[in-house]
Amino acid sequence: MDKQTLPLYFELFTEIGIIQQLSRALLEARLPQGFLQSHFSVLNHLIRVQDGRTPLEIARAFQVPKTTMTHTLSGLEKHGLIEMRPNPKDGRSKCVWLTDQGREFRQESIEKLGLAMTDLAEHFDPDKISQILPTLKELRIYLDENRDK
Amino acid sequence: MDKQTLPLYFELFTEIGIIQQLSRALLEARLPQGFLQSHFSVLNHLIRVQDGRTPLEIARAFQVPKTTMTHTLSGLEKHGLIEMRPNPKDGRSKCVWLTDQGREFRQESIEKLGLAMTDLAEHFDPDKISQILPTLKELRIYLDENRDK
DNA sequence: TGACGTTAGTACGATATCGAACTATAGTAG
DNA sequence: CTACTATAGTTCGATATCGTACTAACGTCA
Repeated sequence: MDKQTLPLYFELFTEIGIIQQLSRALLEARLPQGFLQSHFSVLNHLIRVQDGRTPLEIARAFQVPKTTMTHTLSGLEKHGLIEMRPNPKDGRSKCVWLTDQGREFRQESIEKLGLAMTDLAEHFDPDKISQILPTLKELRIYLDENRDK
Repeated sequence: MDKQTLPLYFELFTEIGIIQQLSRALLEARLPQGFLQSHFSVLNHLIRVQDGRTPLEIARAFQVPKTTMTHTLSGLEKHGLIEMRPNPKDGRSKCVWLTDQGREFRQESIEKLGLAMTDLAEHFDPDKISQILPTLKELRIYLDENRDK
């Protein structure tokens, strides 16, 4: 393997870490006090993939420990943005449903973010994003599948 | 703006968040007990850009709040991996220097990571990484420069 | 159907993260 | 030199994150 290869991956993960920080800050500055990226992300995820998912499914989708997801979901539930109901197919499990309030909250958040995102889209060519997304997805899938090696 | 554009950015940030989680877990599973990605990243950064940096410079490099960096650095100092000395050019400030132990720790960490990274490099084409890195850097720079808008 | 390993979710404790407020030093304008 | 403002770093409190250990339900195999 080329000597330049290893630093390449370190550099990649460094850049990704920084972008994560920046996008998190960008998002949270536009959410109401007390709401975090994790809350928004979960709501958004439930819209995209349909609600009724189990906490574990959601935790896996974001690759966070299930205890972290328990905490995030309890915050959303406390604010009335989701409802947890028993899973009819599995007595150990629950299903997470969006409330109307949750849908509204997500919609409003998106609109607030829209301003920032539109600005981003105007100054940073969306085609470039389209070009890198497949590789990022592929990488995410590879890392996920080989997590325990 | 095309209706597909906004979701594109959300998707990007979602993927980046997941990859961040996965790479963090990958790294921390290979560090000694009690050491985190943040510790390794700072050591690695000081090697790359030369040590003697101020805490604030380091915080900016990773885009984390300075209070977070204070905490991370105090952990590294407690373990004898860095030394904080007064900044001769500014009485308010300090400079962060790697100790021999810190350099060793970083070297050993890299070697332990080498196995996992080599595996990654063999199964995930480094050329693809090279292709997306410039865009990621550009995005990072844009987000950084427009942070407060 | 009962024993056993597995899985979903939670409780708990440790600690990482971060915003707000504070201290000390710099820089600057008069 | 004397305000005044800005900046570097820390302290402190709130809370997010996560690993460990636990409970309850599941699935399977005999």
